[in-house]
Formats: sequence, C-alpha cells, structure tokens
Amino acid sequence: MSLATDRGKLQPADKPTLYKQIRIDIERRILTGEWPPGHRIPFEHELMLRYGCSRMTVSKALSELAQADLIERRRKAGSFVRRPTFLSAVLKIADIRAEINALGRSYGYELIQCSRRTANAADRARLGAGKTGKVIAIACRHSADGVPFAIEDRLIDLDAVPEAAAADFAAEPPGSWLLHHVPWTEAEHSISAIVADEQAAAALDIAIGAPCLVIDRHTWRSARPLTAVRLLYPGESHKLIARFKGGLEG
Amino acid sequence: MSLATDRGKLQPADKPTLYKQIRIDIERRILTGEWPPGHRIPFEHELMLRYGCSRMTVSKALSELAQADLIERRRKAGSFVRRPTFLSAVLKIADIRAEINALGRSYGYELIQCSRRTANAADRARLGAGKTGKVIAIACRHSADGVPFAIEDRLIDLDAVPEAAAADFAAEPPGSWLLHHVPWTEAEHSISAIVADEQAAAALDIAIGAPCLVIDRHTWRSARPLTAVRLLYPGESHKLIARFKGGLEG
DNA sequence: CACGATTTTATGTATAGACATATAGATACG
DNA sequence: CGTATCTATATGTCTATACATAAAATCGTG
Repeated sequence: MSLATDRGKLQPADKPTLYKQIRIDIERRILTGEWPPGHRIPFEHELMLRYGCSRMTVSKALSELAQADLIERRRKAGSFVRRPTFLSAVLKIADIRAEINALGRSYGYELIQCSRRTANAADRARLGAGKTGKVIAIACRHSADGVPFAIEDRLIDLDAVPEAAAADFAAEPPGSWLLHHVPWTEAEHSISAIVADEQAAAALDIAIGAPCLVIDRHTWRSARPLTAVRLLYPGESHKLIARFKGGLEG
Repeated sequence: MSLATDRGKLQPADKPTLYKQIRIDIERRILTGEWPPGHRIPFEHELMLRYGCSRMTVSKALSELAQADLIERRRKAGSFVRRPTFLSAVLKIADIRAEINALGRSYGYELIQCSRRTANAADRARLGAGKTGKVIAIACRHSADGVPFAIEDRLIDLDAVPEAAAADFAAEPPGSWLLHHVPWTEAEHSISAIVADEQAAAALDIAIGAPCLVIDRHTWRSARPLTAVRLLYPGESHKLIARFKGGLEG
C-alpha cells in the first residue's frame, strides 16, 4: 500500500520547473477554452522565445500534453488542441449515437421537449452551484433499429455554455453536440437501478415494474457546472459495456 | 471527428525508435509479471549500458512509464514497479472494501462458498478462452455497517493465476486479493439492471421484484482470461459513483 | 490545370555534458 | 541508543547541437 501514492491528496507543491510551468500554462489555456479544439498552439520555436528556453524544454512539455491526449502533434503542421477526448472508455456511454452505431444498429433520435428558462430552485439544486441564470431543459429519446434504447432528461447551464443557445437539438442529440463542442474537465457518473413507473414504461415500451438502468451524469469545466443528465435504459435487454486497457500504446 | 484518431485501430507500425523499444521492453516485463510490483528496475546507468544509449534516452522511456503510472521514480533510490493501479476511477468499484471504506462505513465480508474444480463447459464459456485446467469458484457477500451491500460470484483461472491457490479467501475478499497481487492489462465491464429473484432477494435482504444493479467484469492479462465476476447490488438504495478528471496533475 | 518532383519546415529522436536536488546510507555525536 | 550531520548517488532538469522524417507548400512540366 505504501507504494500507491494516492495522487489526489496533498501535492507537495513541488517547485514548478520550467517545463512544468509551460505544460501547466498551455493546459490552462486549453481547459479554459482560450485555445479551443483544433487551435494550433504556437510552434516550438515561438514557445522557446516566449519562455526563453531551449527547444528540448518546450518539446518535453508538449510531449507530455500529447501523451495525455490534450494535444495532437503533427510534423511540419504543428501541434493542435484535441477535441474533448474520452478520458476513459466508460464515457463512450456519453455519446449514445456513437454507442448504437458501434453496435451496428441504426440510430434514431426524437426530441420530445426543449425549453429555455430562468433556472428555478430545482434546476439550481440539480446543477449544483448557485446558478441564477438561464438553462436549457431537454427531453429526448434515442432508439436503435426503431426500438426505444434510452430516454434522456438533460439540463444545460446557458451561462456556462452560451453556444448551446444556437444549437439545434432537434437535429443533433444534446449529448453528441456537447461532446463535440464543449471541453470539460470533470465528470461524475452515478449508476443505479430502478423499476419502471408508468411514464418510463410508456416511453421505453416496456412493462411497468421492469428493471431499468439509470445513469446520472454531471459535467464541469474548472469546477463550473455545465450540464446534468439522467439517462434511463431498459435493464435486461441492454447492457452497457466498458473496456479498459492498461499500459501504453505505440 | 477527424482529429479523434481512435487509437485502438490500426497502428501504422511506426518504426520502433530506441526509447520506445526500451519503454516497450520494460513495459512487457512489468505486465508479464517478470518484474512484479515493488521490483526495482535497473538504474538508468545500467540501462544505458544494456541498450547502448545515452542517459537522456533511457530517462525519456522511464519518464513515460512514470507518467503512465506503471513505475514510480525516487531520487537516489531508483525506479520501482508500481502495484496494479486503477486505470480509471470507475474501477474502484472493483474493490468493494475500498469503496465501502471510502463511504466511511464499516466493511463486512462473508465467504459463502469456495471450491476448486476442473473447469466444466459452463466455466469455460464464462471465462472465455478454451480453458481446460482448474478454476476456483467463489461466492461471497459484502456488507456495509452490517447491511448487505453486494453479493459476488467469481471464477478464477488457476492456471493463469496459480498464486490464487495459496490465498485465503475466507480472510480476504477475492477482489481485493486479486487487485493487489495480480497485474492485469484489460478489463471489460458490463452493467445491467434486473429484478431480484427469490435467491438474490434473500441474500441481499430486499424484496422479490426489487431492482438490482448487475456488474459483470472480465479481466485479462495479455489476452489471457484471469477472472470473471458478477456483482449484484441492491438497486435503489445504492449508487455507484465514478469520477473522472481531465488534464494532468502536478 | 493537373500532377509529380522538389524544397521547406516543424516535429521526432538522440547525444554529451552540466548542474540541481532529494535522500538512503554512513558517520559522528550526545 | 537515538539523533543530527555528512556524503555518495540516482534521478530531475536544462542546454546546444545534430540529423532524421513526415508532410505542407512550392515549383516545374506536360
């Protein structure tokens, strides 16, 4: 046990070395959205001027960012901010469309309800922080080969994600849209099982009392709540699969 | 979408550079168990002799292994193989004892059944590969503050994990034992919901027909099946929580 | 214009050397 | 015997340089 250092705990506040400062600086710009996905970050040559160090030093910082999948480096072209990546295979359940496509089934999507409103007490409680601004509330249904696959009930903080105001959630599922447009830094999943009530049973076309899998997910960027979603899957018929692979690739 | 390279797919079989060869070589020894957790890997000085290169080159290989949490580097002491780490927070559900302790509740464990046998057809199907050797079958119950928390039904491949023969699963839950003694490279989780039948209801002290969360997990080392486990949690009362955090630390 | 060849350029890998820093182990001391 | 100090040493960071490599950009030619 002594070897497992349990990183999250107390950082000894080690003296920030130059390459770490560079890495943290760039990381910050990416995570705050200052450098959005696709943005080309300065060339190593420019960075060594900016930070007054050798190319090897900025290269080390960039290499670590690349290993962490925050940037993608391409010879001759430069280094680019990656779009928000799945930090773990589990999160693929975040994109139901991709999940269904991966199963080789045809994806269907149906927007049930989408409204914009000033956050009420329940919205604020659900999103976490003391938001008083506007939110978007979305209800929709995903289907595979025409059969109900999951129903989704989502809340998006419009102040944290103003771009969402312009998105067309009738054309694109909110999960996909968010995943491809909004970088996030933390997510929390809560998984549980319930039995279907009348409403859920009707929406999913299953029997009342049938088991359902529930996934509640909250997503933040730098501790600021972005969205909260509840997904309801028919329980026995469907299994969520997550794969993990150790080690390194390449 | 174009930026997301979907790593798992086709590796362009890039020319293995020296530092990558070193990294892969060391990684292999760790994952095969040749260098077990706690083992001190050769000093940089020895490695540069072994591979005939400069210290910067071996250092780069070791740095990447450290970033991937496969080794831990300590000044003056050397670099050490880390014990199997959680590759993702989700996997903390792999260690129910740790999960319950994290909740601040007292952990209880009860071995219901533990038997060794030659793998039958059902065992082989469950573990995957065409195993014909011996397996250990375990049934046990975990409780928190004296209340049933989950029941576990596990199969361990004794040929792949011969050390398990000497383990005392009456004293230590098999999940904890495996996590701390056996390195793995791949795991697959399958999550679903069912309603409790008579047997499950009795074991978990819930009503027949109550929702239950089911987690099936399979674990491999280098494509060789190690163990298969099914966990049954009471559904509404309990929630599995997983957290993800982007970026890098330090 | 289309298309292949050439050039340019940013990253990728590797080197030798230098100094910093933490710390395990040895040593000295009370 | 316990503790403070010293020392040796393995890792941590950084530099300046060199050449390799992939791919974008340009050029040349039919």
